[in-house]
Amino acid sequence: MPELPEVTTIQTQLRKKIINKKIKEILIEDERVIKGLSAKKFISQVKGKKIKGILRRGKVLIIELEKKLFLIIHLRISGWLILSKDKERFSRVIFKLSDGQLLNFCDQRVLGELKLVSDWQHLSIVKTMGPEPLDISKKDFIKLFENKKTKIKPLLMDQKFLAGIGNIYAQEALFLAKIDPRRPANNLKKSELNLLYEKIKYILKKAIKNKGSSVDSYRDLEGDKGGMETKLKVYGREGELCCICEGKLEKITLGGRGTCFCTHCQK
DNA sequence: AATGGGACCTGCGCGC
DNA sequence: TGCGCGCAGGTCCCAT
Repeated sequence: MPELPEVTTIQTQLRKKIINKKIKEILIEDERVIKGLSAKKFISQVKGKKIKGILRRGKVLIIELEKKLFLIIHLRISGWLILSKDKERFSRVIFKLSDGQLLNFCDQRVLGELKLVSDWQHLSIVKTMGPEPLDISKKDFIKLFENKKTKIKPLLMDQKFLAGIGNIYAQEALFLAKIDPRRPANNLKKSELNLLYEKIKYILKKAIKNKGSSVDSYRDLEGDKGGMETKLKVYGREGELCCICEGKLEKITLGGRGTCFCTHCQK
């Protein structure tokens, strides 16, 4: 699923390819992805605007247009963006750029969303969002866990707690830190929190370097698969052997989400 | 405060 | 081969 590393990959590629281009035309194949205003109004507001910048907060991608207008993109589960010459298989909205290229907003399951706002920092999803895991200091990170009785894995995925971590990297970070995903957060030792802090940073950076994980249908801006999914140690590997102890990896449900881990290594 | 479930949505993989 | 069912998951919303 698109989590922080996948959204960052798209952000970096968009910066190189679409800044200062103009959006000449918009084709809406499926109106359901446009939220908060009609397709007609969406088109009239975006048409002719120049792309000034590409921002990211958590899993939210923000495209800065001229005249204080921001195009907010949330990929949710199965959304992705592809820059190409032709329409893509799951294109829901297509932006025709001034250089002739098409920026396709694709989304197999139609749960992603596009919005227009004049001030992205006032979006409720942004206002309630926790700190960025790659920016927070170790001291502040450890503070976050005080009085949190929730199970550690659903907590890491809570966007109000920490921004940008989803089901893949929560599982991977906990495996690397050797922490059982069911542990109550406030019962982790300081040394375990230290290690978790390091492993979260490590796994997110590694995933960014590899252009994300292509589980499900995620593709980067060029339509290429990420390179990270083969490097995942536990996600989606239930029944396989743990790469460290060679025990069988187990799958449980936590907070309604599938969770794979090693009962022997993760304590 | 924390947890659980449903809704949104479609394609895929499985069992028969 | 083909059908139908259930699962996958990010976020929001409601109920307990």
